[in-house]
Amino acid sequence: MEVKTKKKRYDDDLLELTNISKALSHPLRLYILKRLSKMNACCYSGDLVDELGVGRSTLSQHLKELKYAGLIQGEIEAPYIKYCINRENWALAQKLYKELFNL
Amino acid sequence: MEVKTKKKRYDDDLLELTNISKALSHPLRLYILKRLSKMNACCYSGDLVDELGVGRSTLSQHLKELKYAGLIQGEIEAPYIKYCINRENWALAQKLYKELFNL
DNA sequence: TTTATATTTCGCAAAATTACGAAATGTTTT
DNA sequence: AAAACATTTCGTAATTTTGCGAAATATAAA
Repeated sequence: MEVKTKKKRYDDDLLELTNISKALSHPLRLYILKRLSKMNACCYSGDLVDELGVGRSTLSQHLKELKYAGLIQGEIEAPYIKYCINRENWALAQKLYKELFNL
Repeated sequence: MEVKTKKKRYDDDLLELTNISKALSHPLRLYILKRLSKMNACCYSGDLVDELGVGRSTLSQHLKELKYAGLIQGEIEAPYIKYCINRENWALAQKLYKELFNL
């Protein structure tokens, strides 16, 4: 009798790296990360709207995804929200890519 | 009068890195890449079907995407096709992530 | 040359991603 | 308190991704 093979279970590091990669897989999000990852850089949502020429709600959605992936964090600086890299998780991402590429 | 701001044009390196990241953003594809990136490792489609418990056509689709992204290459070794890392483009990916993380 | 094997392509349906305007939320300024 | 400003949430439509069985392609073995 044919045995329907069971689906592979992936380990946590691999799943984490797929999530991070998904976060990096849109030009707008990657642009933001590159911009913020520079030494001590932060920015406001409004700045990026002008810089990128994208709808406010669209940008907000992408920022939310980056936040959800843990790569950035927002700090309220009323009436703005200041976004910066989440250094802890950025270092984790760095580690995972390093492992992938044997750096 | 309101000026509808122009959409940002992204540079080639950034777009290339988004494409590579997209290729890495699925557990099955990342698993394959991790497996193949080990020293001199190659594999056949059939091996992976058993190992991953996924439909043949599904796997084929993912291999196609990895090929399209330039990260792997297939060599005919009848009746099989032997898949390996495309070392040249793998090195490029490595370089781009290195730049992103200032490694 | 028929049969078996390895893989891909096709067609399709379900799910996820993307973009954006309108409306909502919350804060500051007047 | 009202008006102005920054940002997010909601609703929605278009597009892309994903998964898989059936059929097609191509080669090897009998």
